[in-house]
Amino acid sequence: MTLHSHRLTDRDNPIADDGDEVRFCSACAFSAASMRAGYDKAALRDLHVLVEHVGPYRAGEHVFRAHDPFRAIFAVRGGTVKTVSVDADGNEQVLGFYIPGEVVGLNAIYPERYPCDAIALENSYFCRFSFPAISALATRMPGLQQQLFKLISKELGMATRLAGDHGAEERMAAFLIDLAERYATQGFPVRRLHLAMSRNEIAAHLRLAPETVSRILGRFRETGLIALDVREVELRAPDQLHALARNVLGR
Amino acid sequence: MTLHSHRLTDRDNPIADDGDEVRFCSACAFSAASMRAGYDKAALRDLHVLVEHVGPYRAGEHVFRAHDPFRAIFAVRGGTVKTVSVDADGNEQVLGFYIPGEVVGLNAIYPERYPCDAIALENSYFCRFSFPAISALATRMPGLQQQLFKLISKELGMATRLAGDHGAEERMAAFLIDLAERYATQGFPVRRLHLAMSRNEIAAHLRLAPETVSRILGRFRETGLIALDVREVELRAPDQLHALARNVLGR
DNA sequence: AGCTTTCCTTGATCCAGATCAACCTAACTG
DNA sequence: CAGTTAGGTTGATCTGGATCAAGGAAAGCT
Repeated sequence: MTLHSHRLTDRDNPIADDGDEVRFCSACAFSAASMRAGYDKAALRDLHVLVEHVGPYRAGEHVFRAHDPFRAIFAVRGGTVKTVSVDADGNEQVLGFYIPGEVVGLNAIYPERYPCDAIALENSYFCRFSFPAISALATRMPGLQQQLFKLISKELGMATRLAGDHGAEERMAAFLIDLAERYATQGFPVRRLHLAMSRNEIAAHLRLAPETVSRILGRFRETGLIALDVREVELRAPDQLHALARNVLGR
Repeated sequence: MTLHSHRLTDRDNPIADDGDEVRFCSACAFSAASMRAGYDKAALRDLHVLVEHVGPYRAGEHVFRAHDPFRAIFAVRGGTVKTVSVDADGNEQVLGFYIPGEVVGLNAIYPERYPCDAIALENSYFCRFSFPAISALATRMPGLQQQLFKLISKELGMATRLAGDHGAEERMAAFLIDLAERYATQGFPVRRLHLAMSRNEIAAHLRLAPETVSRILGRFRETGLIALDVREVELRAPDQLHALARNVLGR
């Protein structure tokens, strides 16, 4: 196995340590939207005034907890978070994994409480946006409003795909492709990815047993679809993976 | 079997034939929000000018189709719709069922195309809202913006519950309880419900085989949880059903 | 009315993936 | 650095729900 990719560290990370105040959140979903919509510096400043940098959270620390009153959404600036819902019997369901540039907490708008825990998988940093404040601002910035709609709707699409009926291999392939593509949009290499989450967590996300996750990854490795060194993955045959994931991803 | 409930017809339906222009959409998610927020008649008029009544659609007719460009969302005024996504192999997944007062099409915001078909299950009527128009209006009506956020977020919650890992009985119980509660908020009897959808459609929603749906309903009947006459259901032991559904619904 | 079709139910068998079990590996601890 | 623990892999067995198969009701059509 030739795969000894040194994983991307905070040092390499194109997002985590951008110290410039104005460009600080350039990777963040909101400023990107604002820029696209052609807002002036003043509008951007409103956003920046509103934002609150939080972190670092260490691996295992809660960003928010289920049943906490909903006050803010969090844009991941660096690191990785999972959202988890634990039912009465203690079964853990991982609702999602969030990487830099993505936004956590949108599922709390309707219930007005967080319906899940958000837990850092590694050292993580966030931009915290008071939700009342950002939605008030959205009233004056149609582009921001639109962006918020899109973010929630996108999340809805993800949840829907996850709800689909599909074989374990299909779901696993879709998981890898989706994650790789999301990293790619954030400027990471397309065919390489580091899994910040354990097999257990992947399993709890895809409603599989951890053994099944392990076996399927093993099979993918043996059939040359991927190279694998525990948590380092290289997509060797993205097209075949895509073909497997086709029915899940809907393209 | 003592269950010969004459089902609610259009005539009985508290929503379908409310002819008064101003109160017309009183059941609809948007005017309700506007009222709550204390908007004046003028704001309500803006909403009413914007709305377009469409229908009837007969059972089996498309309200919109997958891949159509996204232009509008639809509030159900009367009848029932399902949203369905058909994958490359022809497998049908029912994403949701929508009853009067609910809104269809919100999952199209992000992709900017409808990601599914919407098909009437019976004679159905809608209020059609141009999405650009309603979001422009939302800019001037924070309460409406908030309502839109909530609607999408609520939908997200539904999709998430559907994505959960749960036994067939739990999911079936949750389906019945959820549907009954949704009807209840629209002024229908709490313990009675008419299933507008076939066993096949329930199965395609809950990722079960239709045979399993049939068997589980049969079991619920035999254990006295429900009374059942094909599509007429009476919840005989809502508490026990709730207990079964607990882990799915999260309460 | 009969005929057709679609939907629903019930029984028998099968299988994808869960569970149980054993062991391996790497990282953390004192 | 031995000892401990958490995470990962791999094999053997079990099972919930799918699939296959065969009839029964309703509902629409001629």
